[in-house]
Amino acid sequence: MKITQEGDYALRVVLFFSKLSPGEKIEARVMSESACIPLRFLLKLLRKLTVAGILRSCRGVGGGYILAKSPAEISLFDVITAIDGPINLNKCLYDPALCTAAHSDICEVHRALGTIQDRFIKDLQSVTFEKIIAE
Amino acid sequence: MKITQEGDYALRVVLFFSKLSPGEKIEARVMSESACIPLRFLLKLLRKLTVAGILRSCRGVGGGYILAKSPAEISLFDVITAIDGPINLNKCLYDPALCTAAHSDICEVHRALGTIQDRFIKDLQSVTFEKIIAE
DNA sequence: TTTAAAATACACGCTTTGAGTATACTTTTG
DNA sequence: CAAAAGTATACTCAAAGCGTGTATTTTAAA
Repeated sequence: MKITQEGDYALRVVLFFSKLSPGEKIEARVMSESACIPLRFLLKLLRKLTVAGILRSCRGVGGGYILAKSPAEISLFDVITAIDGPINLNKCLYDPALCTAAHSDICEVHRALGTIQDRFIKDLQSVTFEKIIAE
Repeated sequence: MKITQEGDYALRVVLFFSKLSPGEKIEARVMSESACIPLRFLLKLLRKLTVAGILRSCRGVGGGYILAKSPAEISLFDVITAIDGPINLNKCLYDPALCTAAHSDICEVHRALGTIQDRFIKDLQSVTFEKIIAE
């Protein structure tokens, strides 16, 4: 029940970008050194953030990454799911068939978990990087 | 970011006990068959619930397990942490030294996560098995 | 007092996931 | 064209998740 190391790195990365002047471009190498994240590992992570539409990448000489949105439009939820995939407290919540197909009426518990999960997700969505850097 | 299979089994187990008449005793073998949980695995899991004070075990012939508390006193939180250990969205939240010792001011993010985690835990604590079986 | 049914302890094996590394390739500016 | 960036793919290593096996201890009942 925790965020992965990669997810934690990603939060650090997006926080870093959020503090730059809007539109400022940074190369992975620089990011790697200033945030203490292994370069190779960072590159894969940046790719995920790019695919998720959080960053934009520029290839070639003088390339790098810039924020694709304003910090106000990026939430903790966006970053975490971009890296670690969708949040599902248990399998049943992501595919109810797994539960009903299975012998038991455990779904009473899963329903309760679902409610809690919904609130958890909303909480993560409510915290944007704009709010975080404003504190 | 999910509950383990073992944790899910445990929820099923406690739900099962909660539906019995108070003080009713069940052997692991019976539990294993009716809930479709591998016996060997179940035994370890039951041990954890016993150590956590959720179940009481009786050894020897005619032994088995009974609830150590009423369903009203057992929450989703109790069961999940008994099996999967404490909930910590990231390492920093369980040992702040890990974060401050580390080069970055990422803790702004971690503070936000901490708030969300607190609410998440409260939510899990608020759902007792009495409530679940009442629905 | 022996026997059998239960829980307990400990240790092993397999598979998946997390974390990070290596190599080769493509794009783009100068 | 050369060099500096990002991209793609595949690999290694360690830890965790999930489950199994064997031997031991406790205890009710015959």
